[in-house]
Order: sequence, then C-alpha cells, then structure tokens
Amino acid sequence: MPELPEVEVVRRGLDRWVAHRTVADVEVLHPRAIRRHLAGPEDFAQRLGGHRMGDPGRRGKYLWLPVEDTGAAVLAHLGMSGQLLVQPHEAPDEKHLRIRVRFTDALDTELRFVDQRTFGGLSLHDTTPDGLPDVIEHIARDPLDPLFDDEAFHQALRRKRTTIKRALLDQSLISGVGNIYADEALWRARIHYERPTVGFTRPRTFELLGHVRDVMNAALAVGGTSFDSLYVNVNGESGYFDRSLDAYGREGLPCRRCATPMRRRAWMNRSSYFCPRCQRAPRTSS
DNA sequence: CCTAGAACCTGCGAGC
DNA sequence: TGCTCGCAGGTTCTAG
Repeated sequence: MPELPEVEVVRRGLDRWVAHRTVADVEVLHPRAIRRHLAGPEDFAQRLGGHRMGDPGRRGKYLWLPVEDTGAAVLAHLGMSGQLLVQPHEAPDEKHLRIRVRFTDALDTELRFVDQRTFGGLSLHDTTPDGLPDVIEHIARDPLDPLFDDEAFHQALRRKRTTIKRALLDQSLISGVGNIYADEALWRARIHYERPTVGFTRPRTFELLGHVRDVMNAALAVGGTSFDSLYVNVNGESGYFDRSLDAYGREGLPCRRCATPMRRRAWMNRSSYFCPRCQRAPRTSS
C-alpha cells in the first residue's frame, strides 16, 4: 500500500537505476496499465523510443520521469499494488507484468511495471514550466515538501465541512497521506478520525502535521535503507514498516499508550483503527 | 459548488 | 475439496 514514504523510496531507486538512460522500446502487456494515456499504447511506446530519461520527480504518491527535450514526462502511479522493478533481461516475467521498458545501453537491465490489481499505471503528459505533469497540478504539496504551507492547510480545514481523516486523505489539501499513515498520525495526536475539521485550532492542526511528518520520516528512514539492491524497492505489501505501526491493523490488541483494546470501524469502503480511550469520538458523530 | 459513497480490480484467507 | 464472501485501498466517477 504505497503512500508517500514508499513512493519516495521508489523515486530514489529510479534516480539510481533509470535516470539518464535512453529508451530503446516499450512493451505494453496489459492495456489497463496504460489507460490514463488516452492516445493509447502504440503512441506511448512511440513517443518514448529514442529519448533519454531525466531526473525523477515526485508529488504525493505520483512519480514521474521527464522525457528529455520533449516537454513531457512519464507519469507513474502505483495504485494499491503497483511496483516498478529494475530487472535483468533474463529474469522471468512476473505474473502481473504490465509494461516493460528496454534501454539502449549495455547495462543488461530493464524497467518493469508490475501490478496485480491494476489500479496503477503509466502515462505521458506535458509538463508545466516548473516541470510538473499537467494532470497532477491539482495535487497539493506533501507535508515533507519545504514549500508545504501549514497555515494554508489549517485555513482549508476550517473552511471544509468534513471530518479530519477525510481531509488527510484529500490529495488536493495535503498529498502523500493514505489510510495507514492517516490512522497512525491520528493515533499519535489522540484525535478521533471523525472529528469535524471546522473546530480545529491552529495549535491542534500544527501538532497533527508534526505527527504526520514524524510517522512519514520514520517510515522513510526504514524503507530508505533497503533499496540498495538491483530492485527499485517498492513492494508496498512487503511491510517493512509493519513492526512500527501503532494503530493500523491492531484491532483487539492493547493500545500502546493505555492498553485499551484497539478498535476497527468500517469507514469509506475501508477501515479505521483507533483507540476508543485515547481518541474520543466527537459528540456530534452518530 | 460541495460532500458522501460506490466502483474499479484481483488474490487471499476465513467460513461453510 | 471447492465454493462464496469479505477485505485490502488510491483515485475517479456519480448521486444527492
């Protein structure tokens, strides 16, 4: 389940293993993995061939590789189960291999997009003057971005008629946060996921942002140590951060602060994990 | 315009 | 054994 830390680890892997290589050819093995490229697989392959990849970028959970001298970039989203792998040519195809990119150099490795559930995919888009693919202009900066505006985020919370976890998952307000890190940050901040954002005070918002950053940095520190291999390490399901989780997936287990059994609630087609004692439900919630 | 909820997709494990 | 069903969840679409 790649969220910001996992995606950033992938970006570093691309920086090391793919940047500055020239594409020889592209093979699309599953059309759904390229559905966001409206012009189709042939167009995608043709526009990449012969071009050099630039330095990879990231915003929130989106990654991109600039296609040098074209004003465009390959945009990648891993969805739920997507992986970008750098593999030797002779490595057998993965069961869910969707896209293969070969390069012109003699390095003997290729880039593979592998995705079981096909929520993710690759596509090609024009970039804005600051290098951002145009289709993700609506994605907010992430909380680790030095230009993230804490005050603007706070004001946005006050304007919204919504609840805090919904806001944390709204990529147009703050990017990179998914279900796992939202639950973790809320547990650390002792805030119930259904608390309305309207009532948030500035100190409360800033404290929560601090916890979001802490949990992401902790995950990044762990994940960042394991990409020193041939793989662009992205397997969101490998769970290298699992041992450090305080809330997510801990239904019935004692809260690490107060020992009260943690609870899970069905919420927005997914789950929210919380401590019923540390994270009191707001009165207005049903 | 805004917010809430469903749909998309596939593998796995639990329960029968 | 083999079936059904719930669950995983980021993004996008639709309904209200």
